[in-house]
Order: sequence, then C-alpha cells, then structure tokens
Amino acid sequence: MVADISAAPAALTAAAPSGAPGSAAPAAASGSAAPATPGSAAATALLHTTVLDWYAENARDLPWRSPGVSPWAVMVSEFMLQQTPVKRVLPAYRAWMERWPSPADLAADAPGEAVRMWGRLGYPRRALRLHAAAVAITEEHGGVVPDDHAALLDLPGVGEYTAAAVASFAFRQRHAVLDTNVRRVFARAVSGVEYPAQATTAAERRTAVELLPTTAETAATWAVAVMELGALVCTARGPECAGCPLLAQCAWQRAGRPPYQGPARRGQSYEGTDRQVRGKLLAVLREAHGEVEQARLDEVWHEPVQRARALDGLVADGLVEPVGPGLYRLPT
DNA sequence: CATGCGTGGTA
DNA sequence: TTACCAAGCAT
Repeated sequence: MVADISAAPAALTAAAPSGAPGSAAPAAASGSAAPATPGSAAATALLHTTVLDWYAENARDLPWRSPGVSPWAVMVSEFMLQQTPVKRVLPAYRAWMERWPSPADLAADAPGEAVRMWGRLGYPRRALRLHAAAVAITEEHGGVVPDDHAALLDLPGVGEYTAAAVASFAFRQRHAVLDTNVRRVFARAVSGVEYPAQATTAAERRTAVELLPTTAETAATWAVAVMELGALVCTARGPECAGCPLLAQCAWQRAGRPPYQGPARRGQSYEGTDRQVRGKLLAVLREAHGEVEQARLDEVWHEPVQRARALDGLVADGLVEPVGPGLYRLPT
C-alpha cells in the first residue's frame, strides 16, 4: 500500500543544475585544488551543484512530487507534513486527495468531515484550517490556489514556511524555504554547529536568501533538495556524515563536529497533559459518526476538571460542536 | 517570543 | 523507559 520511499530516484533531473545560470562552477572548485573560501561565490556554486546532483540521484519518489500534481495537492501535503512524518502522512494524503481532489470539493463538505479524515495524524486543528483554507480559496480565489506568496500567507494555517513551500514547489518560484531540515543543514554546513537556535533568526534568513540560486526553477529544486538532504542524511540524531555529499564542504565537520552547546532543547511532555485528554476525547468523536453523549466522553478521562477543560478547549477551537445538554459532535 | 497544540516511532 | 523527534502555526 505504501510506496517504496527509500530507494526510487525521482524523475526530477530537469533542473540541469550545472547548466543553470548563476551556478557556473568555477574551475578552482573541481579536482584537488585548494578548497573554495567559505562563503565565496565559488563555494556557493559548489554547494549548489553538490546538493542538486545528490538530489537528482537520491530524491524519494513521493506522490506530491509527481510530475503534474496540482498546487492543491502540494498544499494538502504541506499541511499534513507540518510536524508529522512522511511515512504516516502517505496513506492519509492519498485518501484525502481521492475524496477531495480540489479545494471546492473540500469546501463543499463539513469541517467535521475534514477532522474525521485527518485521523490520527495529530494536531487536528490543521484539518480545520485546511478546510478553512479551501473555503477561502473557493470563495476568494475562484477555487484556484493562489500563486502569490502574500496571498498564500493570508490563508488559514499557512505560515511563512508553508507559503514559501507552496510557491516554490508548486509554482516553481524563488523563495527561501526554511523548515527544520533546512535550518539544520545550514546550521551544520554553513555555521558549523550541530543544531540551529530554537527560533529562526534573522541571520538564518539572510543565509538562506544568500544561498538561493539565481534562477527560479533552480532555486525551487534547491529548496526541496536541501530539505531532502536534511531528512535523509543530515538528520537530527545520528546523521550519516560518512555518506553526506557535503562532507568536504561542511563547516561542522571541519570544526570536528562539536556537540551542541546551547540551552537544553525543550522536550515536549505529553503524558497527563490537556493535549492527551483532547486527543482521547476527539478520538471518540471521530470514530462515532454522529452525536455523542457526555457519558461516552467521561469514560476516556477520570479527572473531571481537566476533562471539562479539555472539552471546552476543543469547543473553543471549533473542533467539537455542542448540540445540546451533554451532547456533542464534530462541527457541521 | 515562548507556549500550546497530537501521535507514534526510535535510541 | 524516558526523551527526543517529525516539511509549523497561531497567539
């Protein structure tokens, strides 16, 4: 059922990185000559060709990267991939696209159906926002996913990353696409540290913009290529430096791979939190098609105060609709 | 700008 | 087992 995502190279070689304007490889960058000065135009050009060549050979064959997929398909995948691993997204993405192949299809259905289809992807508010985005696209953009970064940013659930990702991947525009993978690759390869700061800094944005290839098409492939490198090789834990195409160019490697120095990286606790209770409550609502009585919800969490607070939160978020005294359902 | 927001896999 | 991590967003 799930496609092989580990081996198949993608058919995304059209970018022809070495021939693209703005990435002409200088003679000094090849062979055994002295390495290019970090940050120089030569170093940047070598970075581009190295990553783009690696991507041409190693990209996963993911459905939202298939030739000819709609911008809507890209947008759906980006929503689902916000904090959820590719492997878990794949089946949900296929089911979603089959049921709602266009924004208008989703907009015509109830938001609760989106929440139900979201299943166990987590952070179900994303389902609600994707539905709201579909409504906005249908009502304000004639049912066509806007290709403008600012217009994308105005859509519910679309932040800086997703707007840049859709504009880049779907519309082949030139944008700095800064996700957790890209930030980590740049932190290591460029800044020489193991992990980026908690919050994205202005310096990171500057770096990302400066490293952007000149032409839009190449920049779009570069964006997904760096991301893929971070996802497959330059991973958060246990990076495969030995197999990394940037081994010879990596600042972190040159520095002797010093361990992370900064403040403790916050771990997300979960056991016993409102989030866990919300998850349990919503699971009942998802699986029961139709209305659910309070008693059914009371079964999933023993502590009444926290239980009520969690339910109130779900209602406040629009994920649950009260339909009467002690009666609830997914939003219609 | 730090925090809340799900769920499951991995070391 | 606990802790961390996974293509963020909204407030």
